[in-house]
Amino acid sequence: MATIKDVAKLAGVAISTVSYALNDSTKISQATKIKVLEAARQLNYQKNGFASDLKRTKTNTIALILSDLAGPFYSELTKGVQEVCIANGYDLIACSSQGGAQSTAVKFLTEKRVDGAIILDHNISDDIIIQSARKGFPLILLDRALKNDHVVLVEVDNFQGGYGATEYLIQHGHKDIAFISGPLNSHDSNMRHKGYLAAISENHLIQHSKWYMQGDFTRDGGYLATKILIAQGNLPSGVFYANDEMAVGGIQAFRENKINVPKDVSIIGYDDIQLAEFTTPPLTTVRQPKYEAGALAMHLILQQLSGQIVNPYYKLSTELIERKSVK
Amino acid sequence: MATIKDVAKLAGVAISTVSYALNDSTKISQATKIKVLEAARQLNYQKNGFASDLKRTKTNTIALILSDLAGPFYSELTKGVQEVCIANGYDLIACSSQGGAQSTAVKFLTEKRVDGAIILDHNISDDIIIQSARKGFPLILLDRALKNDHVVLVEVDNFQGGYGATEYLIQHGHKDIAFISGPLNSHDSNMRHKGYLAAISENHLIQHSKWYMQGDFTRDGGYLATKILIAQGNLPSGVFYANDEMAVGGIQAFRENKINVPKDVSIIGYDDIQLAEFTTPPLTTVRQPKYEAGALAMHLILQQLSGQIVNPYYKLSTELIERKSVK
DNA sequence: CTGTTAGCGCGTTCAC
DNA sequence: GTGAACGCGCTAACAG
Repeated sequence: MATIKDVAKLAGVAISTVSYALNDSTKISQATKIKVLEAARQLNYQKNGFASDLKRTKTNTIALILSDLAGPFYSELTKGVQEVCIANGYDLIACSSQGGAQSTAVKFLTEKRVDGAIILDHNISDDIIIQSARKGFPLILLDRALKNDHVVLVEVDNFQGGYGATEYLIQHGHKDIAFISGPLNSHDSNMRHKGYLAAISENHLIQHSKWYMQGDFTRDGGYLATKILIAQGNLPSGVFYANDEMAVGGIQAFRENKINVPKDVSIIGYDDIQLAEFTTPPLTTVRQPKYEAGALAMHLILQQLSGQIVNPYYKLSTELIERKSVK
Repeated sequence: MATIKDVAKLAGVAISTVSYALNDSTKISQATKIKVLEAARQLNYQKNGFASDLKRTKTNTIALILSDLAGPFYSELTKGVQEVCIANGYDLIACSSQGGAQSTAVKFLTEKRVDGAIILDHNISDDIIIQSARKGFPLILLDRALKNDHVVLVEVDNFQGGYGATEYLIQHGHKDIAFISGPLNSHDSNMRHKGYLAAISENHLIQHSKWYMQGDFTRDGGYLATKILIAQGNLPSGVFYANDEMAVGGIQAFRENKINVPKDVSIIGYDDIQLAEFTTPPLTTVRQPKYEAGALAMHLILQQLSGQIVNPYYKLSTELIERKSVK
């Protein structure tokens, strides 16, 4: 593979001249430029990006770290990040934490391979984050609580979202409301649950333990939890699923048991995934401002890269999307 | 930011000793190792990944290049790529071509920033690909035709898919079948169309030009094309949409015009997106083996990286998913 | 067996 | 337009 050296030799000029010519510097005469470009083309020269990054000590790229590249869930968020990123001339790469401590994500965080990172990923341990956080390396954490001087938190107000969803059910006359949680270690799910509990208690309703089911944010998990709920007998009149995927599974479980949604039981989800609009009945849910979160995160990185000080904490509000799954 | 030099100074040893210690070489005594590690920890030392990549002239990472990181469409494919990648100890990063010639994707392709790449992205021009293709740099092109010695093609058989979909409609008694295409420059859409035409002509049906509509692979495009189809009067009895997104838009258009699917008109899509199962009626469609394509692509890269010669061309078959949108 | 010196890899940039 | 230092870590060869 040809290097800048080969090009210089072929063009009969110094290495630095080639570098200037390729970067279109004004220091170089038109004639030399052409000569160099021609030599580069002949040799099919391609520069080594690392070498220049190394020299410049900046990469001009931002990493977006997700639990799983394959998840369609992050689409909106990614869009927000991506648009701001491109508009500002930065490169964006997405990588996943699949693979544990050897994962690509960790490598990018700890090895100075990017200028900044946005993390929405609970597989990345606090330790790794703390270890990576440093001055001059903007690190934005989405939906996660962690106190560190070099880290900025952007959170969607899951408490408010959970509270709002529950309140909505209560306003529609529901008194017995079940909650299907996400994984136990999910900060998001826990906050939604707290919001739920707050709404329950402020309205002087009682929280039966049998109306708390643990799910795992998957469709199957929601299906299973709902089956158990049904098997317990004595249905609640409303169910709040900590995310839409589980609600979709729940709808299926109810249908299989000839329980009509929303006539027999009202349900509400969380996330407003694309599917929510198409379930039968269409799912009432809580929309998270994902695009906004992504765009905000990226803006915060850019601001920090340009030397500004930003607040360490941002909270975004959710919005209730009324459809047909609540009576 | 601390470099290896600082660590050496603090630990009171040579730079190379630090390097050996950090890479856990046997050349170094346990005591020195501990001393070095301790110094590294104190300084919060983090190595510069580029510097080592530069030296090793390999990055151990593979790029997956997509038109748009935000598209949920590629989820399955990504999964296939990702799993194989991780299982083999390679890193995977995803990047998008948004941003044209300055895009991250182009940068990764041309600047030796990765050891190999998988491209499913028609925004990347043939020129760029040809320019990037080189010996020792495995480049897999998905759903794209391009003849080049250093490039491997993996294609889903869109002709067969289009043929099969049309044949299916014909077998169900449909004679007047419309085709809603994707963007004109889409290789996929064109091949599906060719399959459609072949099925039509082999069954001695006639192809009316008014039953060819141009769409753009979006839901809105499908909606619009369908509205026009309806406005023309004299509906076809079957419609083959070149992708599911458009079919979803089509269903909506039919519903708004009180045309019942599948009673009044049968429709069939292409892709088997997650949504297809949830439309009303559930959409009959052609499933592409996306996971398999991704896994295959990644395998081909690994094989090439280990020095094997692989075939330059692979074709995967589609599968028809019967649901309820065809009578 | 431990640790050091020296040079590499490749492009950038400053002083001349 | 050029020479040479530089950025940072890796590693072969060599000295202690």
